Amino acid sequence: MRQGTGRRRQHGDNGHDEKGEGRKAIHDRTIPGWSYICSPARAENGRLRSAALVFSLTIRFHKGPAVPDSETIAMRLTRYFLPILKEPPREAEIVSHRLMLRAGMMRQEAAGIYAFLPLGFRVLQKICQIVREEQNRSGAIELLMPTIQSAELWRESGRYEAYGKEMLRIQDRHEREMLYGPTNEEMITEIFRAYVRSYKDLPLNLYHIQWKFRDEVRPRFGLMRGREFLMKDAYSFDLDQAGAQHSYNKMFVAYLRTFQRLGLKSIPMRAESGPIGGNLSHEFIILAQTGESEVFCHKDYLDFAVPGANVNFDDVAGLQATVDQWTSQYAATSDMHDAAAFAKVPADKQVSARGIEVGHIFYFGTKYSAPMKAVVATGAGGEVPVHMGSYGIGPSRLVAAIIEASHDDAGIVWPEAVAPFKVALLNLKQGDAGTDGACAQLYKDLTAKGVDVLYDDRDERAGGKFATADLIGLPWQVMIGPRGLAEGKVEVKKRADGSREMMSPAAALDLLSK
RNA sequence: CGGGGCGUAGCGCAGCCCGGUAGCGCAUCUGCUUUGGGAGCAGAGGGUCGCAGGUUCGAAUCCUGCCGCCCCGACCA
Repeated sequence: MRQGTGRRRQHGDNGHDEKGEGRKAIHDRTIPGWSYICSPARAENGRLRSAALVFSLTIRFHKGPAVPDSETIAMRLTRYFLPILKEPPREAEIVSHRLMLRAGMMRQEAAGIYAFLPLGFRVLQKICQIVREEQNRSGAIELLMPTIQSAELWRESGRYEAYGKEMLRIQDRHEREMLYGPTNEEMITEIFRAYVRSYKDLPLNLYHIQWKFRDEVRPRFGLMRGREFLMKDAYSFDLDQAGAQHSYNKMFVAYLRTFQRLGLKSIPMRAESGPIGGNLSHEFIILAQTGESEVFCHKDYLDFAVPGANVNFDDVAGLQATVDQWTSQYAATSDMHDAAAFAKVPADKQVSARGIEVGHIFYFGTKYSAPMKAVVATGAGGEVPVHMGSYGIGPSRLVAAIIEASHDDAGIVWPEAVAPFKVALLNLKQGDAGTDGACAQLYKDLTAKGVDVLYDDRDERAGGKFATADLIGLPWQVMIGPRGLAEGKVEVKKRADGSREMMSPAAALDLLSK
């Protein structure tokens, strides 16, 4: 995994070798949360006995700001690990759960606990990367906190007793009370107070992408409502409420951008206000026919503009204007629904649909900073507890949510931004010199252009390859068979609308490498 | 946590009521024929029937206990 050039040569076909400079990218490759890779250094000193490291994990940090996803992955299906199922296991009820199992994306290991198989993992990585880029763009700073926390920390905020059975409580060998973190407000507050003393260090927004555990009474719907789930949680620190409002607005805008980039239409909906009151709490809902809850909103939300990549996050008035627009009309989930208020929306503007919560942001003032004494010196002398907010996005849930929002009878229809591969290359007559040669050439050419391509080189009939390609939902399918090749053409199909076109391999290469 | 249901081959299921040492489809392996929307024929491998007790000459089947999983509800990212 490190520098073994000999080893890399063996894997010559996965495309890493095609590009010399790809090596560094792989090395620094961001892996959401962490990677289970035991580094030589770790193995040698071997004395790390921290309870959090019982699995000999090495945590590799991702360096610096957004890493463009430039790593090209090409793969031959015969060498990949893609356990497709014709029939989904009986327990899978909702469409995303069924499709994820059928497409070999994940496997259930216990109730509400899943392993991500390679295809699913790639989607999760892509989602995390987009989330990360937009967090960074807004000025938030990534760190990584542990999954295991001490009960002591939670006693300070009073939540150890208050949290209830959803919190997984565990004991280490010294019978110290620990817990598997369901969230990290206490820990981030502890980190903040340890180092930050002055208003001059504010504002500050720290986030991480880490696994959480909530011992739901009844986990269900596959990844949508698992017990273990990956979460991006950001925490903002400001001197006062006005500052906190701006921090909130930054995240609000970052969320609009994040979900748009993921290929989703998201609508911020008023959520239950925090202990401070006001209206600084929103759930971000994406619309999906099979969504978990009923939502009601004004039709204009579907056409509001999402700020571009050049949005100025330091423009206080500008961000406020954006947030004002995006909160100007009626939008509520069923539990916050006010039928009378909704009735005032013009009939032709009323949208009632189903949705899935994929993000939640809120301001909670000094709820943790006051009891935990996270205070800073003000410019006027004296100290005040900082005003905080927290902002969550569930990348693992998003994998399922995107499928709920984007699928058809044949399978998944991935938005291009999160697709595990961009192109499925189907050799319709494996073993035929003509198709084999044409496929090999296009495979090589696409890889050289940096296009993620999954080459179905199995000795399967064409029908089986079509079905598999539709199921796993890659945005583009290139079908190469003797029929088209007789005229020097290949067929390119767009998964999203099923449209297909015969074209020369050169034209296909051009189209797909744009 | 209340209510319901299910654990038999990798997946989907039958067999259980009425006890006699396990079967079907798909998948997998071999061979031949096929080859543009999940092919056909022939053959093969694979299961301590969730676990533990009990009843019986004999238990997948009957009884008891436990474990796991799913669905509805309450709850939540």
